Amino acid sequence: MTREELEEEKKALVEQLGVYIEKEDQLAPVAARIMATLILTCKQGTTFDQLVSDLEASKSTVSTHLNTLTSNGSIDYITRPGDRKRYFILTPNRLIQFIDEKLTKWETDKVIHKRLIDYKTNVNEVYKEEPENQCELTFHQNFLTFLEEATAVFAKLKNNLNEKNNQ
Amino acid sequence: MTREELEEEKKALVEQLGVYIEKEDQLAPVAARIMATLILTCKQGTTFDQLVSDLEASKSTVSTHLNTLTSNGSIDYITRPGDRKRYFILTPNRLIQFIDEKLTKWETDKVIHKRLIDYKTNVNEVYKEEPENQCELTFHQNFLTFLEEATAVFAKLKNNLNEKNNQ
DNA sequence: CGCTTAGTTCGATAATTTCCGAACTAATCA
DNA sequence: TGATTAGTTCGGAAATTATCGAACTAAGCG
Repeated sequence: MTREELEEEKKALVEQLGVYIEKEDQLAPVAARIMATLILTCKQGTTFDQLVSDLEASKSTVSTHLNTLTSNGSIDYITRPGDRKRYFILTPNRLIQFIDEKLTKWETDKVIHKRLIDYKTNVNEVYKEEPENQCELTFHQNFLTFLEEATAVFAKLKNNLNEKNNQ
Repeated sequence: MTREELEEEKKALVEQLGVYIEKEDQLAPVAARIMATLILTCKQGTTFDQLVSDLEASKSTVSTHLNTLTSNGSIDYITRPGDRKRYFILTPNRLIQFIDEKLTKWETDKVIHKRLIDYKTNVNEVYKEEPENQCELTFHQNFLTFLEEATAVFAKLKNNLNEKNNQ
């Protein structure tokens, strides 16, 4: 496989990955392609100009997306002495980050289901003489126990990873 | 707690839940509020007109959203003899559905990471004389094993649920 | 000091999504 | 048979989002 073929494949992968990330992380097309590019660029980071020319986007677009991606913790940059450029990279520990996102998401899910259970319990109380207006609670209760279990498992997987990293 | 207070609380909850569902499931505002309404309506389903008046949306908007939500399997409807109206409800087994979505999502994640490993292995082969261009593979490998484990656990949780349901 | 590099900021435009209204259909009722 | 109910369809308006270009800043070079 030649270097040109690799370049071709990289371009194709940036497109495919870009589409996926766009949907998955709800990012603007260019923002998603920046992420895809950083995932596929192994070396010491990608510069602003590199992104502008690779993605054929304007400087302003790349600038704003780089800033929002940086401030939400998705990417980071390194600098080199005697070099004014920034070299953008993905934030390290993306796997841990992924797990953490799931964990916090599930925490808010728990809060929501609890609130729904409260509401429906009130409904059942107020309408207790009208069987046709009674609410089912088991779905939310099952979801809650499911979330508890899923959370526990993911927390454990995260711990395993942390131990592996600290060795 | 009076019935009016419950109605007030329901409206507030539809709004809150609606915002959450809108972001989470990438739905249009009215589509998300339809879902929220169906989640909060315990009785025998909600009619088209009920949704039009509750959500203060046009018939056409409600109609198109109901159709897309039905065809993607999020909602369903029941009918009653001698009653031309449709009574919309959430599809049963939403928890199983939730798990299934995670499982298929993780399957495509696996495919993607494998493809990235292939690409980066090729890079390392072609650039093997240039250490500064070597790609890291451990991140993708860790992610893959993580996905395997997560998939296994969720499959098991799903089985438990199915057994409980079939009892 | 003037020029280049490495960006940032902001108002305008382009693209996309969401929603609406008007006109329509198909079934039921009186 | 004409009116009412229960929606559907489609063209376009309104709102939102994404991108762009032009003008700007701030640091470093010669």
